[in-house]
Amino acid sequence: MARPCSIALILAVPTPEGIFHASYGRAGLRAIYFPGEDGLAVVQPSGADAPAAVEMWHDLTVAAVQSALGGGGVKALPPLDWSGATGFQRRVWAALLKIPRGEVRSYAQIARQIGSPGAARAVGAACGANPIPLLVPCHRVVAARGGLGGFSAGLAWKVRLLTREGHLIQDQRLDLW
DNA sequence: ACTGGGTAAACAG
DNA sequence: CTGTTTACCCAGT
Repeated sequence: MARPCSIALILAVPTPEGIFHASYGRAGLRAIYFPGEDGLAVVQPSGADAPAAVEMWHDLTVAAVQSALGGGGVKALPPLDWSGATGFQRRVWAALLKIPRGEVRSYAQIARQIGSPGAARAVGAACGANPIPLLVPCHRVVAARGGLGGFSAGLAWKVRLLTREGHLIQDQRLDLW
């Protein structure tokens, strides 16, 4: 499913790991794009062009992304624009935000937590639809039996992030890399 | 280790 | 509405 790429303000997020991009809607941060994702018409307005609110949000986003990449805790997030998401997706993503740095949950645990035991698979689908990976930490959700699950920006990123947060990962698929 | 059925949700038609 | 697809789970071989 394509991520929303309609009318939005897109600003660059420079990091030591490459240039991410952040997309903003009226209500706040709408999506994060990882380095190298194609198909983006990147608009980098001069400072004066961006509304003041977006400038403030973007400052928070940049700080949060850089901190998250360093394995540190994320202190503050800009408001998140989840318009267009289903109720189920919002419940899943809200649950992800409660996972402390350095901990992981299984898809089934998240399902139970939001009151839909047995919806583990649907939780996986909601994670895949998460437009704000890294800050809405879907990389902290793994399969119950030691598997990795997936990651929209690529499993290599998931492994890097988890390793940085102190987890040792083993997954058969990694041998292929 | 492998298999099969169960499961909830989103989506196309 | 039905059929298809999912970043899953668990109890059986």
